[in-house]
Amino acid sequence: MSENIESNNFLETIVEEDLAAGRHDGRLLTRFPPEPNGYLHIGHATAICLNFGLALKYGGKTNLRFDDTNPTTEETEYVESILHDVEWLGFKPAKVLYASDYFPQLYDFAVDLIKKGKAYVDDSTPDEIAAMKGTPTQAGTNSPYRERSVEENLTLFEGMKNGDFPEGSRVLRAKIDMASNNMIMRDPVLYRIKFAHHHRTGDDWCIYPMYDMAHGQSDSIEKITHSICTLEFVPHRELYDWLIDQLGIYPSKQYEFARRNLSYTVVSKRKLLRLVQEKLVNGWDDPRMPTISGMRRRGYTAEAIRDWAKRVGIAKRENLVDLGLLEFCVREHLNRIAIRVMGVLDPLKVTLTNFPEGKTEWLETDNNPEDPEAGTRSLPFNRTLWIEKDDFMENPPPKYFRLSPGGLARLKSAYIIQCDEVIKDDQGEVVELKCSYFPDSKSGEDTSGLKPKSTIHWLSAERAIPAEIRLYDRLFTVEDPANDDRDLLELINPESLVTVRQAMVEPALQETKVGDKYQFMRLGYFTTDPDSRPDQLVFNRTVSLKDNWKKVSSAG
RNA sequence: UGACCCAUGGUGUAAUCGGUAACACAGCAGAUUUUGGUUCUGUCGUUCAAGGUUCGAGUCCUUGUGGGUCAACCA
Repeated sequence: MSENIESNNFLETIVEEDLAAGRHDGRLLTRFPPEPNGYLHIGHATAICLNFGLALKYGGKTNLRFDDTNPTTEETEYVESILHDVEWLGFKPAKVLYASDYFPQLYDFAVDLIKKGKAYVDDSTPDEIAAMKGTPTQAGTNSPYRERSVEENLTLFEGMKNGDFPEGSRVLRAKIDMASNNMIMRDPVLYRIKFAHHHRTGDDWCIYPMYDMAHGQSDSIEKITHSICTLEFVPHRELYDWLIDQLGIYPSKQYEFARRNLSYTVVSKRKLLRLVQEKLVNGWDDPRMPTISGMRRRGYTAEAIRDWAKRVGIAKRENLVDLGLLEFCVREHLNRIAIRVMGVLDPLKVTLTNFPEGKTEWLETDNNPEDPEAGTRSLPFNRTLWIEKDDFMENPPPKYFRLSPGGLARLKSAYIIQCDEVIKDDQGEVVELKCSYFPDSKSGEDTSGLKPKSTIHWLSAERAIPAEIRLYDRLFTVEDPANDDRDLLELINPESLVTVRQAMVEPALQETKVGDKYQFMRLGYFTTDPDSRPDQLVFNRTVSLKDNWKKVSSAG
């Protein structure tokens, strides 16, 4: 056992107490209950990590249950993507279940409530029901249908099931208390009529249970011990417990946590949909999207996302987590696993005047200095090279370490060069550097005694291959776009995607596969995009490297 | 003019029975470095307010203040 004291979050404390007290027969069974009506996003990821993580920590299990009780919004396509995303995140559900499988049992539960005088069929219109609800500060009023007999309710409810009544004409409501301080308890609707095709049950049903009549009951049927949901369900807990109590079924318990908000992003389905529909991004898996598929395409790893969820922790207060922490987790993981390669975003030609024309020298370099197991590979070195335009300045400020006229720089894993001459075009743009290299300064066997202040990346101009590189940055310019009065459109970061079409990369990258992880040295972490083809490589910047120079130079 | 939930460094989260307020990220300073990356060292900075209980309060009590949630035949 390690001796670092891992502190518990409030849910872990509850679980430990329940386990110690022998509640639920010492079992722990959680569930992740997505509605299959959209793509999973970072918020779902935290809920997944929470539910599966809790079970993993205490020897319990987790069910994946699709909360598919609203046929008009749900589709099989979403089921598939959710299944894939959960698996990708690294979790295996004990069982994959569907609330719709419980429709017969849920119907029986409703009949039971009617028989107990705890539910009634209401013929009021939606508007009338809303009006009778009252307001948070004003009690509601009883429906004129509230005192129907059990027999009449039974007959009407069966008629609802049989399709005898038009959609929206009647609902089944719980008979609780129209004066309750908790609006949820003012005779909530339990069942509604919908002549809609369900993605799994087809046309078997024309009545569907509402969330409150389905969720807790599904938990109970599965004998879920800890049903964990977000804060907005706190007022529902009273109804959750009431229904389980009235029905006399397994006492699952609901606990609520504050969902984690990420700075510079939105997760509301409406806003995400708008980004896609108005083509502000290129689809649900655009690397700027906070969807799991987007983050995957961006190059974030499941391990980094899980690490992030763990570091952020869980509590019950409102929060806005700094995107920087997620980026830290991504960098930390990628630093361990990413192969170091060289790529040049903005090539500047360098000619080594004292290197033989037509000669290629092969130089060894580490694939990953953080991981000796990663091995080495060879880089071709020639008379003409590409370096990054940013790595040369004609009139450098004092703290600039890179190449300048007459100055030295080390080419990573190669030789030290000196800039002898600057060639410009008619506009005065620097287009080429004439340099000399020091043959006795080869990496690993340097006897030159020279001490250049910096090491820069480079490519053989003869062997480098072209590539498209997509530089991604945060999608929004403000920390909390969800709570900004301005239109979403005004908050979009115009530089959230900068496409570099004329980049060059080293020849080894010809063999790259979609999803491979790289560190382009001194530039950032990159991954191969699904759009990539052998004759047109495409790389996405996952996240840049920390950049101290940017700080120093902009500070002036 | 209701009920419920919440309040700890810049951010997020701990402090188990009431017993020295800490961890991570960010920031700052330095060391190392063939990536201005990584790594290492140091450092800055925290209990919403007022009362009360107590030898002792982030923790318990009271009253405020501030933020959030609730009036879908959505989940």
